[in-house]
Amino acid sequence: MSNSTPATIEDVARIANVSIATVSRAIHTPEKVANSTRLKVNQAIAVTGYTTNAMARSLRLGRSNMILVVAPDIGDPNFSNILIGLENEARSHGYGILIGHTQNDAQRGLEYLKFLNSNQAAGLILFTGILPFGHQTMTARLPPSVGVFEPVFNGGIPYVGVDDIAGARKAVDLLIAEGHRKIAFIGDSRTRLAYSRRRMGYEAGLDAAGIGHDVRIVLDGDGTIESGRLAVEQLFMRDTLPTAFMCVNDQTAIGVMIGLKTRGYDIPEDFSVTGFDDVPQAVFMTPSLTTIRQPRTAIGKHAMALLLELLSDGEPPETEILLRPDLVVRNSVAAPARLRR
Amino acid sequence: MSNSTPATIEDVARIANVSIATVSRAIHTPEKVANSTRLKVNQAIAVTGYTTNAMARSLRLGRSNMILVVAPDIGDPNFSNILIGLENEARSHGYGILIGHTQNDAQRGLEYLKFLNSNQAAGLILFTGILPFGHQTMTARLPPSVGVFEPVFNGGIPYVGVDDIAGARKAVDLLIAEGHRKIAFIGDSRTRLAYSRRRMGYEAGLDAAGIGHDVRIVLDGDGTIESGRLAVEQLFMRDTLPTAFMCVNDQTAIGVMIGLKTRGYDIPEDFSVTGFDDVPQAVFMTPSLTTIRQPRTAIGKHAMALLLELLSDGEPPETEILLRPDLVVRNSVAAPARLRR
DNA sequence: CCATGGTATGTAAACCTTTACATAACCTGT
DNA sequence: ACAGGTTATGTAAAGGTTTACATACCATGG
Repeated sequence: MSNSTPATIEDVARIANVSIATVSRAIHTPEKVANSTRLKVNQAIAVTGYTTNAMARSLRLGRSNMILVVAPDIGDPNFSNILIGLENEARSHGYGILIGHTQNDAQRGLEYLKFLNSNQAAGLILFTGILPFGHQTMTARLPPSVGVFEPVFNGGIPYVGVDDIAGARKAVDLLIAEGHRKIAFIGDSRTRLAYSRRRMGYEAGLDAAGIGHDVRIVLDGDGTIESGRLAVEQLFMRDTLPTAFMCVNDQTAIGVMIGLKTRGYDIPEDFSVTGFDDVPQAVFMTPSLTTIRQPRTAIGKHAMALLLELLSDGEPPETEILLRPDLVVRNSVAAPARLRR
Repeated sequence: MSNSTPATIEDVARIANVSIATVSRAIHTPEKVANSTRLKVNQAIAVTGYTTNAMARSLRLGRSNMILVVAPDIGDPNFSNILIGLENEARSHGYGILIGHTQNDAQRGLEYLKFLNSNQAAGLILFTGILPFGHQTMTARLPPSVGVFEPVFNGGIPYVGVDDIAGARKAVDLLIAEGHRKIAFIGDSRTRLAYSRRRMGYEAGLDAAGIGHDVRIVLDGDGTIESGRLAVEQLFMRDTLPTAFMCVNDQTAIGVMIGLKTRGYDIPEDFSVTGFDDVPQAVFMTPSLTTIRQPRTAIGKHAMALLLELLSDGEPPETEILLRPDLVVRNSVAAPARLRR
């Protein structure tokens, strides 16, 4: 039963009194084997506790049953739920997931490239907006890949994420409906596709309401708490204050709220703030943060499904899958002060 | 250069004009090969871009270079930072990490057991307090394993985590120093070793201060937000109110704070609250939560180092590594109301 | 100059699968 | 009764590596 070395296909074959080929077929293409034989084999498998050796199988097949997931930062609060979606979907198709994080270090990226080259992963899920393989990115021969959470810059890689434009539009529409006209956009970025799309949604909303764009209240940022805090400082120093802060993500919004509170202002009495992502702590902020929810588990699920499709078909059925973002109304938005008088 | 199929050891051997055995040796035991030869081989490797096929290597060696990390819930805010520590340490020793989550589903656990049996992982890191393999747990032949974050119940598995007793002691000592005498302990559990250890720290602190134990203010819980909220309700219904709530973890503390706020109380004016873990949102609560910090990255690093040691030596050098917990003082603790009058 | 031993390399088996090809048995229709 | 086809099974090669064992060479000491 529980021998020291695991049973091989040969053990099963001997007990079932068939050849190893038949055992292999009974497992992977059962319809090609007689009922009676299949029964014998199954019994032998039960007796021996046989599990096929994944190494040998992968070696023979020339591809592994692992998917590599590369993220710049595993600690990102958005990461874990997407990971759950990825994992569930992968597992139910017999794949396992392997995780790697780069910390935006090209050296680290190269290690993963080696990893891929040594056939250890059949596919790649990228959390990073750019390929993390440094200067070798261009020449790299990548396995089927899917970007997730953030579109991948250097083209060709299918992407599954939220509809950033539509999401941003919902946020800005809410602010406009509350009566805001001077709405700042915090966290613009030329290098992060998701962020520039959110800005597009912001501007579309402004346009639809006939509000002119004011570039003085569009501030750059990198999506960190610190960048949000900094933006507030800049706005106060330049004395170009909006009545509402629409932030490119929740982290930025948190930074903005901290900056505002530090200066003694009340949210949403004095200023309204919106985020994007709905990270776990959004609900615990004071006030709780009105934001756009990313359907994270669904994103993971769809991305993995798409990747697995690529692995079998070879042809990408669609290049972008955009999921519907939901507006989550909490307590960080109110009418601007002047309207409440 | 960038051919369609990856270079094999044979390609390298041909170009370097040596046998494949020599190539293998040049890579893994360079001291056994002449300088001149090693040079030739290295050049050939550079030319071909060869990477050793991990599948073939693992098959031959009979063990993989992957470590399986099993957690009940990847979404746990404690998870990601430990994961970072694990990943860094593993990577730097040529191992990759594979993640799996069980959602406390025995079926799922069994799949991972199969996984281990098929030789896909050389070692196991367990985030769960109990072996997640259902009734097969007893007979299961596990690879070298290390428990992390929470001691593993059914013995024999080394554990790396924070010193729960010492940590809890720091929290209770703080409360006592502030003048509290009626300190509730929320989240006691017979099935979670970490939690019962925290209770031991709590009681030790009480003892040291000469305060009697009052079991009416020790409440069970499972570490969820909901369990914290529920505990508050119970206490109010039974009318056995403490002046401070010492919670078994931050999630519970969050629940307690919600429960208290819902009833209109102010923290820390009316009641003090402490947590344990220092999850990311602890700092964003209102008031920010005084808690005990888990050195998460360090835990991950030590756990993986220990596991790798097991893999090479075979003998566990120590059965528990307890890291020093730090008290993080924020704003959820104050002197009890009666003292402030 | 030879025996001895050390060092560097090569040969070939083994790790466990999957699958193309070969074989054998059986059935069908004439 | 037999050609031809279908179905079930077996044989053996291949996938890329590591390593025990064999071999060849060279140096050393007598």
